[in-house]
Amino acid sequence: MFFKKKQRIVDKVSKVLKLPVPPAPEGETLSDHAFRQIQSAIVKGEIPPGSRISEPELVRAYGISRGPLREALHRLEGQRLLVRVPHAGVRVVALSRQELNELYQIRESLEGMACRLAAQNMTPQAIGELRQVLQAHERDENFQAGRGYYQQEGGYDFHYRIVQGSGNQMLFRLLCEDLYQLARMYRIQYSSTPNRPPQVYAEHHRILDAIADGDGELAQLLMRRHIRASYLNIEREIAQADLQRTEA
Amino acid sequence: MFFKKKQRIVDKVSKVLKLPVPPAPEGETLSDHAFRQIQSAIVKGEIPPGSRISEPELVRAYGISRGPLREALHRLEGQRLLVRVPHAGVRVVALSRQELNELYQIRESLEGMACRLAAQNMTPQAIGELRQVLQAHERDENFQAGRGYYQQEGGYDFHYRIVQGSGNQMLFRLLCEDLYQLARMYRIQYSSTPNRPPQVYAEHHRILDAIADGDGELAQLLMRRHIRASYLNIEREIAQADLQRTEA
DNA sequence: TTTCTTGAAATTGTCGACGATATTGCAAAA
DNA sequence: TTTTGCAATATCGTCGACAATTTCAAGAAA
Repeated sequence: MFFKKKQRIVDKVSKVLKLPVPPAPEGETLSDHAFRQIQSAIVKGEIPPGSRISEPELVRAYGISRGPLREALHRLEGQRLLVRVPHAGVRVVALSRQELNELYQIRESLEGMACRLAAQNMTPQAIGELRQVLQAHERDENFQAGRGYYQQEGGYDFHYRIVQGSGNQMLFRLLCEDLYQLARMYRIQYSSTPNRPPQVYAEHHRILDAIADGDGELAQLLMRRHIRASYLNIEREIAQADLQRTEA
Repeated sequence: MFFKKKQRIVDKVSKVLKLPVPPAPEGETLSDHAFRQIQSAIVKGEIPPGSRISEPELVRAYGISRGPLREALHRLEGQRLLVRVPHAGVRVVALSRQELNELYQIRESLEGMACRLAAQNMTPQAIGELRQVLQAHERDENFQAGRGYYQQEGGYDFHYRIVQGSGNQMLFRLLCEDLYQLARMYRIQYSSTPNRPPQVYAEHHRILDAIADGDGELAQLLMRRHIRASYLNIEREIAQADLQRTEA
């Protein structure tokens, strides 16, 4: 409502960045808006990992000035989604296979703990709701086809719910707001058919059973195996993709 | 070297913030410099938790303009050391006792894993060096007196070394560059005599023994107990301080 | 042809100024 | 005396311009 907004060349850049139209913020700071938009674009792979971020280009894309944009960029840098080289620009983090492994090791440990805590902290009602979420997933053809799994923001995600049920707020922020984004980046970057639909449902149900029984130790063990299996699945796909790439 | 630096009222504010003299950056971005300075000030408790950060004041204190300062502030916000309310300013995170508990739960899990990994990844040489670090600590009168424990930046810290020895780079960044800072904030905020010197040395040595033996499971167990004991110690001190405060 | 030098263009870092919002202090009414 | 309304002030969000550095390409030298 203030400051003449110049959306002059937006169409041109939306072609470059495939950002259909950055919707207008409302009551939100321009810096905050840019932060969320760019974060989303990075996580979804619209801005490829390792690529250089051009300030002028984003300025044109979002129709804001460099001030708020740079603030958003610095915030992303603090979240380790961007890496900055002084006087040389910022790049999207490039994730190596080694780091993917490290990330899943961390998830294994942390989500295992989350499960153990959830088993002693989740209310019967929360458990019931989560079971319904699982069943809804199984009926959803998007999930059956494997697509649309990552698009969903947390809340309808099994892992989100578990971590939330642990009652550890700091753990929730750490996992769901920081680490998951990296994991999603990876999955979207590497695997087209994310994760073996049929099997995961069974694993999810077994984990939830253990939680419902109040058996924290078992829930923790099952979750760790579940994440490990998920990692092996992705690792296998990556290896396969690498192989095809070197053949060609 | 460029831009007329105005250190006009620095003395006045250095009295306010107890920042003796922010040393001059060299080859470093003003934004980066401010970022590190403020981060350090927050972690060391020079800027009290929960307190409001005044942009104009910091501008005067560091003699820079609001541009780079705000960038630094946003970066800190990305690291969750600051919380921003739009149009109302930023505040230093206020840490509740509940969050302290949560933080130590996370450390227990993560550092336990670090120990397990360190037991299978640390070289005999690295183990030898760490043992020497421990012995140096025991001879240092600063450590004996309990003071100076947090002042040290990583590298001479037992936990740092262990995490480093785990070989998991992402875990290192997560623990040593993010979570430890929160923990340090707490310790400095609450406890004057940090942690029970005599006992910790014994615990550290036992953990290192287990690592040297390649017994990852034992190392993990001992580390978890060690961190738990550390938490209980701090929690006890806080409760005591709270009691005295309510009495007065 | 290849490599080194150099200078121009593009990009990043920094600043001061202005409009918008929140906070504070003061006066008036209950 | 306490509370409510309003104006003045301090502070935040945003922008455009300038300085400094890096990058890239063209030309000269080997």
